[in-house]
Order: sequence, then C-alpha cells, then structure tokens
Amino acid sequence: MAEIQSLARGLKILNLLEQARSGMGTTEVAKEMRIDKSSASRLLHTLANYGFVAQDEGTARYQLGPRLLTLGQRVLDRISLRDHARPYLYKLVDETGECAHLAILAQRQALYIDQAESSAALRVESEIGTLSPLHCTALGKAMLAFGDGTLPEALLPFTQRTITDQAVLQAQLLQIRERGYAIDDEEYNYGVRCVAAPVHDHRGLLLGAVGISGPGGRVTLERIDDFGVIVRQVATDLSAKLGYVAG
Amino acid sequence: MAEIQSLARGLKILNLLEQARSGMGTTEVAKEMRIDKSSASRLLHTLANYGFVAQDEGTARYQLGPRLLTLGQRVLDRISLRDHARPYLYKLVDETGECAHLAILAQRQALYIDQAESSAALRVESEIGTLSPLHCTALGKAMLAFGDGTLPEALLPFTQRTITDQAVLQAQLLQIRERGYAIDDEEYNYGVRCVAAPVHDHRGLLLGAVGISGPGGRVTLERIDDFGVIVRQVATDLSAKLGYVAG
DNA sequence: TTCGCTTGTTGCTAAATATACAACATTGTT
DNA sequence: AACAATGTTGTATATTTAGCAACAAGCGAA
Repeated sequence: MAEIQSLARGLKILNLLEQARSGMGTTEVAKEMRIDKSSASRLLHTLANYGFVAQDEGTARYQLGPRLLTLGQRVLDRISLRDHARPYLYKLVDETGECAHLAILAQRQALYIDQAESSAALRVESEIGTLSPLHCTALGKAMLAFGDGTLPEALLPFTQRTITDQAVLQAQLLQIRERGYAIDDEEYNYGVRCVAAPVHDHRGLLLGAVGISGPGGRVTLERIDDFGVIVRQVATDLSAKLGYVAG
Repeated sequence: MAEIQSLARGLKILNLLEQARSGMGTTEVAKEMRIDKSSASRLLHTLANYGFVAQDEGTARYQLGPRLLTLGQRVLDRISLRDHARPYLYKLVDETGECAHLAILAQRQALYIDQAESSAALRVESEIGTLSPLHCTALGKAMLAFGDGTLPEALLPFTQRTITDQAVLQAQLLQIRERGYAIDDEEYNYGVRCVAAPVHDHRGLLLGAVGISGPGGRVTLERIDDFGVIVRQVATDLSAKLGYVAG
C-alpha cells in the first residue's frame, strides 16, 4: 500500500534522531533526508508541536521529545506478559547467577521488554526497548523455532560464530524445538553466551521468550546445557501460569 | 508556522491510540479524526510500516507500536539527571518511608522520569513517563517556583483543594521560593500529600525536581514540614553533586 | 567593526500528493 | 443466506507540499 509521504518523512526523522546522540540541526536533517531545508524545518516544527521532538535549550538542536517517552511507557503497560514474567526473571537470576531477560517479537526482531540484573560485577545487561536480530541471539532463536515459521531474510554476521547459512539455521531451529531451549554461543557478542526458551499463552501461541546471558567464563560450554534445563523449566512454569497446557 | 498536515494527522492518531486501551479500528480512527476511512487506512499503514503502531494479531485493531518503546527509552538515556538522581531517590525513601519521584519539565507539564518505591503496603506510585499538571503537584509547583516564570494558563481543578486562582498560586510560589520546598496537600489526588524541591545544574538553571508522595495518614500536616526539610536537603545535595553552588 | 559563512524561517508558485468518493473485498452477524 | 460493517484499492480533483529564492539571524575571522 502507498505510504503517506510526509508522515513517513516525519517518522524517518525520528529514526534519524535516535542515532544522533547530540541532536541534529535543521540543515543537517535536510541533508541526511535529502530534502530541502525548508521542508525539514516544517516537518521538525510539526513534530515539535506534538512533543515528538524537542529543541535543546542551549544549542537549539533537535532531539527526541518527551512524548515518545510517555507513549513508550504505554506500550509497556499493554504487555501483560511483562507483569507475569517478573518473578520468573528473578528466579532465573537466583538459580543461574546471570542476568535474565524477557523479549517479544516486534518488527521481526527481538524486543527486550524486561530485565532482572544479577549481582555479579561482570554481567550482561540489555536495555529495555532494545531491538536485537533473531538469528544470532538465544531469545531470537527460541522465538524463531516456536514461531510462525517466518525466517529472517538476511543473516548478517556479528561475530565469527554468527550463523549466516539458512540451512544451518534451519537445522539448529529443529534441534531447539526438540530440546526446548536455544543457545547463543558468542554469535552476537564476543565473550557472551546466552540461553533462552519460549513462552506460550493459554492457546499455545508464542508470546515471547525468557533467557539468561552471561560471560563465557561462567556460562561455559560444559555447563550450558544445565542452564538450558533451568531456563526451559522456568519458561514452562511461566507458560503454565499463563494458562498454557502442553500438548 | 504551518504544520505539515499529514504528519500532524499521523501524530494525532498516536495520541488517540494512547487513550484507547483496547486498540482502534480503521473506521473508528477515521470517525474520531473526522477524516475519510481511506485516509485513515493509509495513515495507519504508514505508521505500521515504521513500527509506530501495530496490529493486534487476533483482533486486527491498531495499538501503539514497539518503535515507540525503543525511542522512548532513548529519551530516558539522554536525561543524565536521572543517572545522578537515583541514589538520592533511595535516600529519600530511606529517610521518609515514602515513594520518591524525579520529574522534569516537558510540554509545560511535570514528566516523571524516575521513581523509587517504598516498602510500605499503602504507597503512592507514579509511573515513569506520566505527565502531570504543574499547579497542583508538589513537583510541578517546585518547578514553577524556580522556573522561568511562565505560569500555566488554566488552573483546572482536580480536588476541592486544587488551587484555581492565579493570585493564590502566585502567593504560594513566593512562599515556596522562600522556604525551598513545595507541598501538595491533596490538591491532585484525594488522600495523597506530596513534598518536592527543585534541582539545579552547575549554572543554576532549573533541571527538575525531586519529591516524595505518601498517604495523608502518614504524611500528616504536622510532619509535613519535617519532610520538607529532608526533601530540600536531598535536592540541595543532588544539585551540589551536579555542580550547583548556591548563591 | 565589517565581511563572509552557516543556519533557520518565510512567501510563493508549480507540481506532486493526499483526499474523498466509489467500488470492491472481506469478515462477522442476525 | 443475506445483510451489515469494516477495511482496501483505483482514480480524478483539489489541496498540500516541495523546492526555490530571498531574507533574517548568529558566528567567526580578519
């Protein structure tokens, strides 16, 4: 379907501003968007009128606005999975000593919607709201394996271990379905291993995934299957709490 | 300046969807916006393409999308005040036993950007991302008193105690400037009293405000000035940490 | 200071775009 | 099964927007 151009442009500007940590000026936005600065000016003013961008008082450069924060929190509110999952994340931290994460599918990526931090000094934190690729994260692979079967189109490499071959990925997804948990062995970040398992709702539909992430020194290849069993069990408990009856 | 109509319409749709907890359909959006449903359809598709709205899998109704969550978190990241304030919020909770909040000015309202919860069973929580009016909250009044002097235009009543008279508000702001903290005595929510004080940066500019909120049974009128002194002290300490030198 | 350079806003017209209407498709309801 | 309601698509028209250019404002250098 045809996009509404000016709306699309406005939204693209928001995407641009996400990257620019120190804000952007009108001309800068215009150049990046390849539009006239007059257009950029008017688009930015419209966004500012609704609070989606804000001008830094000192520099007059545009940044993402407070309205996005408010609306973003509303999105979180609506994800009831999050409320139920919290105690299970703590359980994961208690039993594994690593940081636990909760993610759902969004825009064909893994969207982190909650986190429980471990008390270890060296730990893996993933900010809430972060989007990560599906093919190289444990949470992502867990969701791919138990999802609707749609696979990512491109398998971009992040480390030397990232799976970039569709056939290899397919085979691993099959394995994940069999044993009930997914592993990321330094496929996204060097030195980080993760384990994750899917969460289902009362109708058996995939809701998201929970998992843990830790430094390779603690999450060793020898212990990783033990972690897998723990994570799978917690994910199963959570699914059961949500009314899922395996079958 | 002239608004870009289609962009403005798209943003208005997001505002609409914030209210509708169970999502909205194309026709519904069109009616509410008083535009043709074909326009609504195309606007919604554009928003959906960029993840700003998402269709519920079951009902096909539109809801706020995951992109807003991601962008909202970026807004939080950028507020460095938040990072510094965290320990001071905990201090407030420790010393008063009530929930502590941190807010900044945004869109002429008080935007809650962080919270520390008390352990009391009965407590006052204000979700992060919430916008509250300035004239009837302690955080808001603290920022009004030490801000740039711009006052709210309309003083809408929320309880019987809400200040609705500009002259009364003016007088109270003067008092707040003198003693260094602001009080909300059930002016926004029945049964809730709050105390707040301003936070300044190294140049003396207003950054935001910190405060506590508690049930009237614990935050009594007799004790409220004691709380005021505590809150003012913590706010002063925080400002000092940020490089503010009183003068 | 004055000059030049960059940035941002505004008026205007041509041209592209979005709009509304209508027809069609799809889904759910009585 | 027929109907009602919802959502999508095609199209001509009319509105809106885009780009140009001029202007204003701020900054730095000489």
